[in-house]
Amino acid sequence: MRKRRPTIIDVAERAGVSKSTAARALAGAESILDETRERVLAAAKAVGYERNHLAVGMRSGRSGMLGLVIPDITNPFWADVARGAQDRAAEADVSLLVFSSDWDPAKEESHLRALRRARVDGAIVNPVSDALDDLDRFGLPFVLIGSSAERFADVSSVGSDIAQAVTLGLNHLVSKGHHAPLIIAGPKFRLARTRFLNTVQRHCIERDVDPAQLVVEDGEYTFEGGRQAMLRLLDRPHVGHICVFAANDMMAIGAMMAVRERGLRCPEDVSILGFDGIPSGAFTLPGLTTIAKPGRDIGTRAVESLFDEIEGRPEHGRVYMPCRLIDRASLADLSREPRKLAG
Amino acid sequence: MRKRRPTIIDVAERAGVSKSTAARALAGAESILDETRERVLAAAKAVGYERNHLAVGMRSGRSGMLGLVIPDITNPFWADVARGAQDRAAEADVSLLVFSSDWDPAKEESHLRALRRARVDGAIVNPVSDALDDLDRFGLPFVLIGSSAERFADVSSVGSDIAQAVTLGLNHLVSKGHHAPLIIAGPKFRLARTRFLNTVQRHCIERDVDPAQLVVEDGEYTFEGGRQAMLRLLDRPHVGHICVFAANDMMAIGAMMAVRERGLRCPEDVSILGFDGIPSGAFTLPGLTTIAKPGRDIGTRAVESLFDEIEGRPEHGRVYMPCRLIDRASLADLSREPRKLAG
DNA sequence: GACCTTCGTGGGAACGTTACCACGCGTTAG
DNA sequence: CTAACGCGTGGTAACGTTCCCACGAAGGTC
Repeated sequence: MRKRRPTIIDVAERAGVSKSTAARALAGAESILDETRERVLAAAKAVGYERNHLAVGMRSGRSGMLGLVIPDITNPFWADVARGAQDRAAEADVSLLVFSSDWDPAKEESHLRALRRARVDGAIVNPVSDALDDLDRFGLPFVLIGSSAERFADVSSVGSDIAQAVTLGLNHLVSKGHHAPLIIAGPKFRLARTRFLNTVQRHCIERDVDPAQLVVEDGEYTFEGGRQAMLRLLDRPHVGHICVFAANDMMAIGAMMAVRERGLRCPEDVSILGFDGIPSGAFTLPGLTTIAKPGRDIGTRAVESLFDEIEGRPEHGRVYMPCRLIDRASLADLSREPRKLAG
Repeated sequence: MRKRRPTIIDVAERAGVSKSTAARALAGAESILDETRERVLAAAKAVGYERNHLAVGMRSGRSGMLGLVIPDITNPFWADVARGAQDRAAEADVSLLVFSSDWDPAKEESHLRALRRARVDGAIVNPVSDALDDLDRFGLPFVLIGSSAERFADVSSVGSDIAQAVTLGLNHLVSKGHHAPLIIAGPKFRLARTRFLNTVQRHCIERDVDPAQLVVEDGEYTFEGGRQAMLRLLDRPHVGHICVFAANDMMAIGAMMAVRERGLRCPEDVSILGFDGIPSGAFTLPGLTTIAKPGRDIGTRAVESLFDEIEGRPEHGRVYMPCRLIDRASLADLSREPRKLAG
C-alpha cells in the first residue's frame, strides 16, 4: 500500500497559502513576497513535494519528453547517438523515450504512434521508410538523422559529413602511398552508398584518375557482407599491394578475416581502411585504421535542432558533422617505397 | 502553425454521441451497442484521433511509462539489457525512459528524480550507490539489476547467474585440460568479484585443489586493467602453459594484448577465458572464448518482474539468468597432451 | 479626499481523460 | 398494472497543474 503523493495543494495548505500562490512560488515568479516564497519552498521540502509532469504537460501542452527512434540501440554507433541525445536532453531537464525500429517500417510506424500518444514534444528519427508523406504524418516537430534523410530537402536533419570523411580517408591513403583503393560499398538502394561513391569519384577526377577504372564490390553492411566482398576482390587478377576502402567497419573487419583466410597478411599484403569508428576496430589484429563518425555529437546536435524546431524557429537545413581519422595499423606505408598499384 | 490535436470530444461530436459513450467505445467496453461502437471507431479514424496518454495517466494514475537507469547505454552489455527491456515494454504498449548514470551516484539520484517527476509506473535500476535508504526513497515500484543488487534481500532483482557461469567456464577449462587457471578479478570493493572468486574457490575444493594456491590479480574492469593484471601475472615465475580466467571480456582482451606484447602467443603459450560475451570478442585474434551473460533476457525479465511489482504481487526474490559458453579460439586444447600446470 | 496604480494574493476555469451516478426505455416478474 | 431490473447512454466530477481575472490593501497623484 503506497501512500498518496503530495500535491501542490498539500504544499499550499501546509504553507497556509492558496494553491495559486504556492504555484507561483514553486515556479520562481517574481511578484511574490520573499517571506511567502520561502515558506512555500520549506513546506514543499517538508512534505516531499515533486511536481507532476503529467499534469504540467496536460495543462501546458508540453510533456517535457522527446522521442528517439533509431534502428538498434545495440549497434555501437546508434548507442553513441542515443547517449549524446540523452545527455543533451538531461541538460535541458527533458526525458528521452528510446525506441529501436530494427530497420522495419512497421515497427517504426508503431513507435511513432507510441510517441504521439505519449505526447512527446518532438522526435528524432532515423527514417527507414522512404515515404515522405509518412514523415508529414508525424504530426509533431521532428528532426531526421542519417544520410537517408538527405532525400528530404525541407526538413531539419543531422548527419555525418560523408564527403568530408571520405576525402579525409582518401587523402590519408594518398599520404601513405595508396592511390586507387578498391572499394567495398554498401547495398545498392542505400543513399549513403551513392554519396560515398560520388565522393570517391570526385576525388579520382581531382587526381586525374579515370573514375571508370574504379573497382567496386557491393555487400551488406555486415561482417559477412564485407568478407564475401573481399573474397570476390581477391579473386580478381591483381599485382602487388592491395588497398581496400570499406564503407563500414564491420565490412572492413570481415574483409580482414577474408584476407587471413586466403593466407595473406594485413597490412603487409593488403591495406584496409574502414568507416564508422566502432570500438571493436581497436581489438582486431592489426588494429583497424578507420574514419570515426561523431555519433555522440550527432545525437547532441539533433536534440539542439529539435529544440529549435519546437520553439518554432526551424532552420530546415542539413547539419553535417565532421568525422575524424583513427590511425591504427591496418594500412601499410608505401610512401617511401616504389609505388605499386592494385588492379 | 500546427493545428489542434483531435480530442475524444471531437470524436464524440462527429459520431453524434456523448464523450462518455465515445470513451467506452474506444476502451472496448462491452455494454455498448455494436452499431454505436463502430460509429465511434469510424469517427475516431476519420478525425485521426489518438488517445492522450498524459490525460489518461493523470486520471488513472498510470502513466504507461517505465524508467531504466543503467550505467552506460554505450556499453554493449547494457545496450543489450536496454534492448530486452525495450522490446518487452513495447509488447505491453508501454514506453521506456532510458538514463545513463555513468556510475555516478549524483547522476543516478538526479535521474531517479526525473523518473518520479515523469510519474513513471516503475523503474529498473542498476544501483551504483550502496545506500539502501536511497532505494527506499525511490517512492515507486522498482526492480534492481546486476550483482550489486544482491546486497538487498528484500527487493526484486534480476541478474546473471554468476555461480552457474563460472562453473560452466571452469568445467570447460577442465575439459580442455586446464586445471588451475590464474585469475584476473575485478576491483576489491565490488560484490561481483566476491561472488566470482567464491565460485572459483568452491570449484577448487570440489576438485581437491587447495584454494590457497589460487593466484589472483586485481584490475579495473577495463582493457588497461586487464593488460596490467596480465603483465603482473607474466612477471611471476611460471613453467609451461598458462591459463587465465578473466572476470570480464575487456580485461580478457587487454590480457591478450599483454601476452602479445611479451612476445608470447595465444593460445599456444597462454589460454584466455573471458566473461561477458561482448561482440568485440569475436574479432580478436584468436577469437575470445568467453561466457556470455544474457543481457537481453535480463532486460526482458526485469520488465516482467517490474510488472509484477506494479500489479502488487511482488515476488521480492532474486532471479538468476543462466549464462552460456561461446567457444572460440583463445583456449589451447591440452586434454590430449601431458598435463602441465601454471604456477 | 476621491481616484488610479501597483503589489501580493485568492478563486476559478481549463487541459483530456475516466469513473461514477442517474436517467429513460423496454422487458419481466409479482 | 405496477415494481423491479437490465441495458445503453448522458452528465458531471475529479486527477494536478497553470493561467487569467478579480480583489483588497497600500501608496501615489491631482
